[in-house]
Amino acid sequence: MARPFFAMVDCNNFYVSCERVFAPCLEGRPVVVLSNNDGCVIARSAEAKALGIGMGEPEFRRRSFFVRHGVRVFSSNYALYGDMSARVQRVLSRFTPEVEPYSIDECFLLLPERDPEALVAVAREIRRTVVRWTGIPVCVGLARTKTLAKVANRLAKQRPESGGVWLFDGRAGIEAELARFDVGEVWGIGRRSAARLQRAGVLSALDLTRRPRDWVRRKLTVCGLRTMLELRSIPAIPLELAPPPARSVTCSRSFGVRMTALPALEEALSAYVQRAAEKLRSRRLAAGAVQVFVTTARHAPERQYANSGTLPLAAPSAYTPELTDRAGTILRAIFRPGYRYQKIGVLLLDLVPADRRQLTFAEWEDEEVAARHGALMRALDAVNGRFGRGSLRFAGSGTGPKPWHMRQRHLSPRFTTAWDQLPRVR
DNA sequence: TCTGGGGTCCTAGGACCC
DNA sequence: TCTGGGGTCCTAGGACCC
Repeated sequence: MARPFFAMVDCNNFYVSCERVFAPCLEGRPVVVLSNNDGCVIARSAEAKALGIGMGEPEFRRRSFFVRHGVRVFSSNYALYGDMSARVQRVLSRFTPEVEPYSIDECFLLLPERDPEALVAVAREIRRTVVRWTGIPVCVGLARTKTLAKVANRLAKQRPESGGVWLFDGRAGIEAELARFDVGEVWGIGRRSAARLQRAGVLSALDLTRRPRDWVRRKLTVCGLRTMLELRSIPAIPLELAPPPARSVTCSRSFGVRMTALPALEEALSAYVQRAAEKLRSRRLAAGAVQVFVTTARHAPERQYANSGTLPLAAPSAYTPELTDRAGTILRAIFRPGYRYQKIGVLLLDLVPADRRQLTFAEWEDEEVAARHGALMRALDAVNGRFGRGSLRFAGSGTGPKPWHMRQRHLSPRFTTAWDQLPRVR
């Protein structure tokens, strides 16, 4: 029986590559992209890695280093990265209908069985096409399982002689590589599990494949067992063509400055609930419960406080005023004066399809109310879709300056999606 | 002064029921 | 002295991913 191959296509230094597409002068220079709020480094060009800049390093500690070494610094620009990601996916879907977008910069593809030379040729064609049509360089790992394809992708990136493509086929070759592959680098083995495995004498990915199933199951639960089977070339994680429906929607941010007063927190919370509710409606979902959390600054040498609360709704809803009302109630219950808050967030939980949601008694009794709520939200989303996010918003999120807004000191333009900023021609 | 945000899944343990 | 056992549901916390 023919056994297909998984291809893991991963964009190289994705966020940096996106910035470079629109600023080719950055080619060959050290470039980093920062997390939201310009907090820490989340993407590095090869030149930046060579300078010793680590993943997750706080920006403030490296600021003078960046200046000294001419490192170009960017704030995260998710409007740009999301659009570039969609372009890459569209190119990949020309090679096979079986594409699973796994993250903003990675896709799994399923390729039918064929001889190794032909597979590698397809992978090289994928690389050539993606970079020519989108400007984004990618590497391809090929193997019988997703987990091995991830390992192969890593090798494709690390070994210049691979030409950006690595194929895992044949037991001896796979085992030789797994013997040199740190178990903590395997997809699905995080820091905690890696430490426990190392204490038990499991250092390489190959070591893990040599342990009995029961032992792995006990140490790492069923997820770890699947990982181990996949390293043995036994498929245990299938390709997911249709993404499962979302189970929750979150919106949270760190503040640009610490906040102490309840009204300011309420303002920020209102803004995040509006954003979360927008996401909810764009996916045609309604929420059955609302959760709010607050935290103080983790790393600061001051009194810490973190708390959260959850409230169910009378019936699933995607109506912003109702969600805001519930969220505000939770915030007032968990707020404690005297702390310098760093972050607030809202989670919408117990999601159900909006068209099949249970009506509240009031809505059921008065269809007009439900219709008015729905029409208002559609109008709101339509205006913001046309004129840009936040063009029309609730007064609860504040009408004055917003000191809590996150910092984005190094933001590039939304080159591909900023239609709302262009002059309109009628 | 300054350290991201958004997800998923699994498990243990408690509450509750019969 | 001695006080069942098993099922289900829910939740919090942990672990993982990018």
